[in-house]
Amino acid sequence: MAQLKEMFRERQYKLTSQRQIVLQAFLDHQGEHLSAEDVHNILRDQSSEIGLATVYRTLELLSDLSVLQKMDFGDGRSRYEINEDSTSHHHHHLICLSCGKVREFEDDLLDALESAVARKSNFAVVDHQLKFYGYCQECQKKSET
Amino acid sequence: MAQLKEMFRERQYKLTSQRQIVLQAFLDHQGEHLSAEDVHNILRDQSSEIGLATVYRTLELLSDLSVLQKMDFGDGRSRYEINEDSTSHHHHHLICLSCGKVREFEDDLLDALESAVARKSNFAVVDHQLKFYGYCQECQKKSET
DNA sequence: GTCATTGCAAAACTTTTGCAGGCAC
DNA sequence: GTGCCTGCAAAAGTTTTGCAATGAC
Repeated sequence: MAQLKEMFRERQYKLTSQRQIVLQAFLDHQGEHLSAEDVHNILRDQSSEIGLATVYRTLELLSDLSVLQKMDFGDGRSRYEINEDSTSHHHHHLICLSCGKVREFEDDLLDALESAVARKSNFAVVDHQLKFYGYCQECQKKSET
Repeated sequence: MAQLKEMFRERQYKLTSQRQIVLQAFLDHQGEHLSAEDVHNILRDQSSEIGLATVYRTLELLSDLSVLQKMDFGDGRSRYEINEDSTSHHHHHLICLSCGKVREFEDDLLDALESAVARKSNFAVVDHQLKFYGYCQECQKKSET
């Protein structure tokens, strides 16, 4: 959060209370993948409601600053999570095709692949996103009946 | 296309002309990532316009049958491509953060990782999707100025 | 002939935008 | 005090849905 203040000062963005509480919502919900509406609801529940449009604008701003990462799990809305100070601390997502739950999977094995892409394609890789689709343990059990 | 007829007969879906020409549009545009509206436009341009709602319904059906794969490149609409008879013939996507163009990258190296995920997480992996974000060669040149 | 499927229009959602008022700096 | 930000409401865009008519089997 201190980093954020620094970052905002440098770029001359204003550090409004709305921007702070949006980020705080993500700090309070690590490991989740919040949509704009999720954030809006969280803030309302803690009596610090702000305009939904402001939530959207803040999410976009924080994504541009790489504080958040925008992602899509195919449920018709964008979701965001804190960008874990990127370099190499990467995790991937396991999306259950049956119940839709999203789990995380820690792994760093993709760095080699990133280099290969850069070399073979002349494409300057900045980041990647990897999703696995399948069936979680619970849903596997259920379908064994 | 013959496979499709077979598949439809088995599951007692009706093989309407609309469903055929939607699939044909994908066969005619391999390597592209068509949105519902793209398909609708393509069909209109060849004077075989069908209802947009039908396009959506057909895309969903073909995705459920794993004939198409639904994907998201962050431009606010879903895109689809033919599912290259999955097993191991996988390609990934290189998305340029500057111009938004999407290129493909051929690679099979993820099978090992899929197994690792399955083993470590008790998650039955069916498919995966990998996106690389970065800058394409053209945009790299442009920014060197 | 039956019943899934289509087309159209309306509805439902998510996200964006215009603008007057407010607040961080 | 200035100029960026917010909130509200309206607009824009994509996707879904209800229903009567149509067409595949």
